[in-house]
Amino acid sequence: MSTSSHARVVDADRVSAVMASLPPETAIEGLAQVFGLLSDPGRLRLMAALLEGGEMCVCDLAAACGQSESAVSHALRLLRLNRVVKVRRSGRMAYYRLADSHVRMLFDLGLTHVTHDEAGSHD
Amino acid sequence: MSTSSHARVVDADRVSAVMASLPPETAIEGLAQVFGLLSDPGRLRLMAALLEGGEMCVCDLAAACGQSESAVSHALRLLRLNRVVKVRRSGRMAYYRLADSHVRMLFDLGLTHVTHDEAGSHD
DNA sequence: CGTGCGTGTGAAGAGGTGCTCATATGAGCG
DNA sequence: CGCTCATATGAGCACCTCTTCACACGCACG
Repeated sequence: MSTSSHARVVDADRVSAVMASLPPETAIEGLAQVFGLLSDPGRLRLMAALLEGGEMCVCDLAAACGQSESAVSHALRLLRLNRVVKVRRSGRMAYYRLADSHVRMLFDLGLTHVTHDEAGSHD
Repeated sequence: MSTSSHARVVDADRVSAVMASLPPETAIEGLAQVFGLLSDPGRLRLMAALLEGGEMCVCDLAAACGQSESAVSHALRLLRLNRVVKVRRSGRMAYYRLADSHVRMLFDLGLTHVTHDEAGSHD
């Protein structure tokens, strides 16, 4: 097996064990995608608004979150495609709500972490 | 406060209530930053490895996660600056471990969401 | 039935993010 | 003591993301 250029490994057993225990790549990428959705302040504000407001239309969401209606529409599209929010149409209005409670749990858990420890800059 | 250009609002009361209930901007940005750290497959793999391996050096982490040592070092630096991981130095080795249990909770919660519902593409 | 309003979408540009390559630092080893 | 190994870091570059602008679409209302 060849020492490729420099395959430095200290604890080969642990490396093998860890490699075997890593979640499949699909799970990892799905996770990254979900957390990516939560990594934008604009989307976070929309979700926070929906957590509080229950069900809101695009224009109210935009007003409440201080964003343009276009930006909100784009953001909601992303969230919709990833099943984070659901739409209810009534006439020309579109009312959005959160699809499940996972978002609330992730939101609260993250918020706990953030408020508990500023996690700012440090070395 | 006047009607600015086109301040479309359907339910002004709800908008006000939601605006009042939104977390402060600092919390929102902190949240976004934390989730942003979790939104990269490479970092996610590192964290998964540390969840399993407990404490590992950079080169083993790189081998286990299939990334270059440089990339791992950069990633660990980010995680370190955000207090997600801690270092223990021994000679010229650097052993990393997770700083707290929040990561495990977020990881598992997200994983539940992902494996439960593929959250792929849909309209 | 045409016009206005709420919403959705595409293109394009600015900005951010993560990689690699090259090099620095510092500890151990011969 | 100089050399090498493990890690850290900086610069540069490719990629992705988010925002705005412009316009399309459908429904309601006159």
